[in-house]
Amino acid sequence: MTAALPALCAALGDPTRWEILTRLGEGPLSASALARVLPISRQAIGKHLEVLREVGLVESEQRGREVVHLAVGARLGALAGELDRIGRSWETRLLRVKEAAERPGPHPRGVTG
Amino acid sequence: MTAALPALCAALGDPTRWEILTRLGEGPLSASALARVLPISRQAIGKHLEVLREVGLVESEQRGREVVHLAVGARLGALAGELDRIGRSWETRLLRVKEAAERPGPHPRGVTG
DNA sequence: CCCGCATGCAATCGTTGAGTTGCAGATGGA
DNA sequence: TCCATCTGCAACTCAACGATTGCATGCGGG
Repeated sequence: MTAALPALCAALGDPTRWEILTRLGEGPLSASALARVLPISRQAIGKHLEVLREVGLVESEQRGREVVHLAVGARLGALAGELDRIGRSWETRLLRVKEAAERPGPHPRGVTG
Repeated sequence: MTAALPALCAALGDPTRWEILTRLGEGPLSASALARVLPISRQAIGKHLEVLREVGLVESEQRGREVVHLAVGARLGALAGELDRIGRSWETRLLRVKEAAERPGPHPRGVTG
């Protein structure tokens, strides 16, 4: 789950997929229905949906003849939690650095050499 | 800021950039220092750093002869907040759908046709 | 002063990814 | 039954991206 961070972000890195996700966040839609609204072909949308489904951001359900797709908020929430945790750890490290910089003491000049 | 969501996620969508960010989260490093640790060339790292700097995930500082880079946790935290908000909105919509599905009433059969 | 190291820019290469078209199968409704 | 529509798979094009090499520059230290 944690290891899938780059894949999850990559899936969210495409503007068209955000467009799709936004529509699927308002309500369940089929690939054909999305193709009627978006300026790209149904096949292209199908590929995007496959990417989104593989990372768990979209779930699909057979509904009669057609397949409707749905945006999954839980996965996005989990991602948000991970990113927040990581961001906080970076900030903590920043605090340590600032603290060391402002504390009087020997200059770290040439430490790496 | 909100409009830069796909760009921000795209920057986080590459495993190598996560590798770089992880190192820069532990402490400030120069491009050459990163190149000594990572299995790719300094130039490749430079390009990644440029991408990360453009979306605000990394800040750079001239330190004598070299330029050290630093991971910025605040930007990641802001992104996390956005994603969490969006995810929650999707879940809310889901609740509405379930509610409607479990409430007795006229079948929505053929509504879209 | 001169050497070494760190940086920046440019050209190139292979791969991945987004998007398209075409076609065949399956299914629901008139 | 017949038709319209929705789906899935395959092949193809084109641009973007990750990564490389090569070269020129600039600054610090011995």
